[in-house]
Amino acid sequence: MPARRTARERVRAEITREITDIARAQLASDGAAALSLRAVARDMGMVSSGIYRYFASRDELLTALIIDGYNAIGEAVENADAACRRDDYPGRWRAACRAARAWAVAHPHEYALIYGSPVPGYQAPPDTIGPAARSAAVFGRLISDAFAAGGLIPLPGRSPVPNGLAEDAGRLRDSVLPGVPDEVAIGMLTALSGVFGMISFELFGQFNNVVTDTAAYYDRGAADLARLIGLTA
Amino acid sequence: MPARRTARERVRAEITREITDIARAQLASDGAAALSLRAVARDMGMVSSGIYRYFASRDELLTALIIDGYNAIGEAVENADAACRRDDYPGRWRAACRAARAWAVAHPHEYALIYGSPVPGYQAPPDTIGPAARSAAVFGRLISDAFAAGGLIPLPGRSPVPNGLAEDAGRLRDSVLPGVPDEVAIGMLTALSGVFGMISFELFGQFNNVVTDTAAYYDRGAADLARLIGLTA
DNA sequence: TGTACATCAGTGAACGCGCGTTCACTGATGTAC
DNA sequence: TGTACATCAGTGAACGCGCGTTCACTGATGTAC
Repeated sequence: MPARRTARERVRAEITREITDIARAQLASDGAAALSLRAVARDMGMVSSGIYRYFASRDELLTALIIDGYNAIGEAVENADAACRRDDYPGRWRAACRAARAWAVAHPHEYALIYGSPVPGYQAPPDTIGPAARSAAVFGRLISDAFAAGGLIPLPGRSPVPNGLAEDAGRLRDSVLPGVPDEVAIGMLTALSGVFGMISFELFGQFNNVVTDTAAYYDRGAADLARLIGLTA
Repeated sequence: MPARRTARERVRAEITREITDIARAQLASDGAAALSLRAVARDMGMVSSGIYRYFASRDELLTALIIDGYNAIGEAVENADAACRRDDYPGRWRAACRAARAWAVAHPHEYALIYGSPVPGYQAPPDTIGPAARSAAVFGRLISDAFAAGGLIPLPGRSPVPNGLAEDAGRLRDSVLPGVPDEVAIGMLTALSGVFGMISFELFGQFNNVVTDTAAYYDRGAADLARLIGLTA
């Protein structure tokens, strides 16, 4: 039982990565539905059954890609946020939103895989839950920071959050939005739905013939959505 | 050249409808990617090549389903709006939003077909543009009505819409939002992105383990989004 | 350090499947005179 | 009203394709003594 990784283990890790890289490239060019183990094997210069030494099934490979996708967009959003002055909350919001869109535009099929319609017949395993929350966590942290610093101005005349949602708000507070009141927690869900809704509308063609300068529109929309939770540029 | 439809024509229309019905049922149970002409033919009790008397290709059948889907959700939203008092703008907004979600929840795969990731290899023909705008037109009309009646209270302190978006706002005014100012037109895009973003998040699993009472949350989110365009319940 | 055995990666053939689409055909329905 | 011809719906066989997965195998790499 060697503490040091054997040569075999290193090679194995490398080939596993090569398989996911090739799979990601195929995903990028043809979409998730067209992703096939045989095609990946072909590109690897390997016989199709060989892939089964590394992934037990097509679904397992798909899961790896989904996790990678969540991590990639999560990391992009984290980096964008980290590059801002800590107390520039509107700036952090804008940067995080832009990073999410930029990643999605650069990787449309990966975005579709994680935020689009579920792949038919595929059931996401629990391993995907953690990475899935990664980008949301960044938005949550910056809003919590803003709230703690008094940087959120509540919209006037809003009714209190209905009882049925208080529990959900509490869970959000415990996970990604420490310290914020219910209406901020629930408003955050809507703001994020809006952000990803705009990205999906752009990528999935709903804005065709409607919005020309999508980047400019997106900035505007992201700023408007931030107002829902009291964050004003 | 008979003005009256011949028996053949009537039968043809009926069988065409039967084909799309069966296709829609398969779509509902397995998703768009799994939709196959052969399976449809099997369910029709027809040999697979027979379908080609009615649809020139799988894509053409898919197009028919897409158009039907847009029309179905559009009609649902129209009916919901029509059932409200004309001057109850927040009520019309709420009803339209609820109708959109209700339809989506009842027809998740059809919703995914039209608002989810595009089907790989499928290029939507121009015939889908009209029906695609149908539900948006309802939202647009009610917001225009509200504006005309002075029912929209602009959010305070919002910067003017940037120049690059004025043209898009103008096109929106000409098509579905007669008479409203730029920021209402652009805000409408964001509100709608948010509405469909919430629906997509719910249906595509992003709210799993996050929101429990999704109907209650959706109402709240829809109301919050309405504020973006100055519509307050 | 050297040998015997166990582990593991990759091969090649095969199974069984379903798909979209084409094509020549037959029989029934419609049209023109 | 009746006949000759044209149109059309549905058949059945076939083409060519790619897929996921299994299995017995070989040779190379690692492990234990």
